[in-house]
Amino acid sequence: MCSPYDPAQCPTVSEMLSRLGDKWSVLVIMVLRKGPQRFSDLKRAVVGISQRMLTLTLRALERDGMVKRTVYPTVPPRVEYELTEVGQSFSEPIEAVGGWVFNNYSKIHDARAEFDQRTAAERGNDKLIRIG
Amino acid sequence: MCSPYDPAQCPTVSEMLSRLGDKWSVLVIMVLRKGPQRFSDLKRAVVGISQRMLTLTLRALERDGMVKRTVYPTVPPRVEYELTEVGQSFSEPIEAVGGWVFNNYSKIHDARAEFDQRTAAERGNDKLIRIG
DNA sequence: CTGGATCCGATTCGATACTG
DNA sequence: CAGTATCGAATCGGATCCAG
Repeated sequence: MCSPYDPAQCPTVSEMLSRLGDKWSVLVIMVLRKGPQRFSDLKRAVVGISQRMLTLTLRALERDGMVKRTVYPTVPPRVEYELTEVGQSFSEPIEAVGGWVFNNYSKIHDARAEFDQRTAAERGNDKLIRIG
Repeated sequence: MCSPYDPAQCPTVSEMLSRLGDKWSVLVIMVLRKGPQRFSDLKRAVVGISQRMLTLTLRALERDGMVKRTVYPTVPPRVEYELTEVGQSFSEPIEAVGGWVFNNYSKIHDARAEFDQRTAAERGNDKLIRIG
């Protein structure tokens, strides 16, 4: 445990934060908030994820104790994933982040457009200077 | 704007969430919550970040309108980074995530240890079966 | 249906050297 | 001090094929 509270100074915390930012974990967790889901359901719900990445993401979340994997020995096999208690708990702050982005991404979009415009103009000036 | 609220279905929201998980953004934001910081301060505060990654991360955050960059034309140069209003706002849910991890990472650590133990045992059994 | 295994290009990232 | 430029190693990640 690092003390005082300073995530950027605490290797373990920073490592975990970075792992959670592996592009898919957050999305998978948010989908699992709706309830237990089968593998193929998740694949459909998380747009753009490949089978490989879904498998790897679920394994990592399972390893971290966020997700419980249940295999029903039927044929064809049926596997369900659900958030554990810890995963539920963690999903709440995650949901808050997702909600913020959802409510504010037009601001981000605008900021990007302006930034790109500005930097493009600067590059343009550079070019004029270089050529002239 | 995607509707209903379903980040995993909304390309823009999911893209932003994934970008925020680029390993360093969250940590930089949390450090900047303490107030304006110079480049070298940030480099020192975010343990393990390389100069290159700090530069890239700050550029991305600036582009997203999360961070304001101020250059003081002194010599040697002095550049300060601070959260914008939007960045401040965003940093609040981020802080919640960081706080959760900080308070719960022993659980994650334990879950990992158990998972690794279990899978190691399974691999061991597999090996026994294969050899025998 | 639920993955594991492999190939292989794309991307990331750290290290290093250099600049105003 | 605060970057930029470049390069090679490592990792990521999609596509594909195969199996229980």
